[in-house]
Amino acid sequence: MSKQAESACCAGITALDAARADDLAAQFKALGDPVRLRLLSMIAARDEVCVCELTPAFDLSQPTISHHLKLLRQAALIDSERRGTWVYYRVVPGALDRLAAFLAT
Amino acid sequence: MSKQAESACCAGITALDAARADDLAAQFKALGDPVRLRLLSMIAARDEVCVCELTPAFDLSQPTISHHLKLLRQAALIDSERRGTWVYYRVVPGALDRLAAFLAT
DNA sequence: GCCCTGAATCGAGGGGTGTCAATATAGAAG
DNA sequence: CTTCTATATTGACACCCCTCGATTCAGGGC
Repeated sequence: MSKQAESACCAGITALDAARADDLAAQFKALGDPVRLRLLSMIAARDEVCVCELTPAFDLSQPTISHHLKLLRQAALIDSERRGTWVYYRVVPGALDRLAAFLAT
Repeated sequence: MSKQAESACCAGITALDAARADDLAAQFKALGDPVRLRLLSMIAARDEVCVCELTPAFDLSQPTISHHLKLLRQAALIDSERRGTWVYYRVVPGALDRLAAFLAT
């Protein structure tokens, strides 16, 4: 949607509009780190996981884990809930399936 | 697999080993950019796409598009073949399905 | 109230990333 | 061989990201 380019030859190729690409890319970007992938995997393995179980599973500082969880949360991949002293994380329902559906196209 | 952490409570949570996480994260990282996502989408929409069709579809310089294609290639998501003056790109068979399968777990 | 623990935020440092203009390379055509 | 076109590479710049130590915030228990 920019230049003189879409001259018949590639009119139909633009399968993904820029807005949706921004949206999806932001979520894939959140998955683009080994630590976050493992965190997500650990959370997805259960209904709910306490941060106190996630943090000691890595050789990283507590603030670093908290930072990665924040990025996953901002990407709308996980959600958190505080209960007393502890905070529990869970996967946002359907979030991963939406990405999987895009890749399977 | 690091600390004193896996004390019964979270022994089974480590669903993803570090090596495989590195592998998958590298591919998701390549998807974590709107331009690359659109490039991949355009390539996946056909069996084969010439660079000369991809470059003019963006408001970006030719070297920038070439750079993004290189990153997608290094992530083993796409493959290229030169035929005469032109270079054609195609999606590596099964690459996207592998990622989709992980997300659908 | 005070302290203790779990988790988030702040600020800084080192490395990585997206973009460009300029240049180099590959192949075809004259 | 020379020239032209299509891609790739290089070098530079601004910006972003991962990590840490230090600090702050939230709740529970004394």
